[in-house]
Amino acid sequence: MAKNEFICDCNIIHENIVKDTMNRMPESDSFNKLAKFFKILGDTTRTKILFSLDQNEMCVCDIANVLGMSKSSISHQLGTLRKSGIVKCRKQGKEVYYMLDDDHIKQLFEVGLEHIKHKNFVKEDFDEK
Amino acid sequence: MAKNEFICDCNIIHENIVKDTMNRMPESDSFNKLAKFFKILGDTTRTKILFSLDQNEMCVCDIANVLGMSKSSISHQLGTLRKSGIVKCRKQGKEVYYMLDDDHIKQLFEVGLEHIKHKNFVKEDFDEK
DNA sequence: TTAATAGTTGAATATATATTCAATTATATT
DNA sequence: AATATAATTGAATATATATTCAACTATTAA
Repeated sequence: MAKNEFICDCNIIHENIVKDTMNRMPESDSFNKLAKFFKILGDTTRTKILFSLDQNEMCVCDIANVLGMSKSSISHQLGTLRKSGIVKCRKQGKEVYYMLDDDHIKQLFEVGLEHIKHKNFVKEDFDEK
Repeated sequence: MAKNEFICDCNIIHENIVKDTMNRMPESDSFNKLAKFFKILGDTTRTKILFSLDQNEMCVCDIANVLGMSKSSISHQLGTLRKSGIVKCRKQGKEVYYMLDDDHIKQLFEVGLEHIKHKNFVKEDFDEK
């Protein structure tokens, strides 16, 4: 295989590994969805909302008070979580009650927290800002 | 508890739930770290890199070719992944070989893909752009 | 020691997105 | 019907960040 078939300016050293890995790669769509899902979990406000809803179903006002944030902000985030199938809601009178709609959330939090526990020593400037 | 102790303009309906949840909330630092970790996984390029490294350790050039992206872009992302303790590397001659440095990645991918599988029906405009 | 190559890095740009604000909708109460 | 409340929504703003580009470092080979 000629050097120029590849995208970058390197002399390929591991042609077989590159080819095999390319063949095994799922279609981009899978990665897009997976990344989108993790991105949803990748926000402090949303992780707090999910932790809260793992304790009890709550109305928007409750969550806003637990987190000390505006109803509008919480509502926007709940919309995001709902559209991605992570929470669901039911309306009762004027209030809207939200609850978890994904069995995997607790599991993901546990694994995520395990990662943090094991990586708690400072990796260079990771914890700095 | 008076209405004004709470942050938002609602009349609190579930005072006990709000108080209990507040008491159970871990410190913000935990949520920051957890969200930061998930955010790292929440990018298509990085999920592709991690999938690739789950197959084989690879040098920067290999990964760039697998993904069809520039070395610079990949190197930036590898730096991000390394600082967050998700990948590690070893240098051999001119090349730098990267490999996974987190036992949880495969597990997280599996759970993430389960979520996607179950939520594959379109949730309103989630899949639109 | 000179040239070539693999990789890194900082700055710039373009894009995405979290929160705020103001306006609006839906429901309940008087 | 009129008012109050819970929640949603769209636009605006501010911030974060992915990729590109150009310059640079480290290592190998000539």
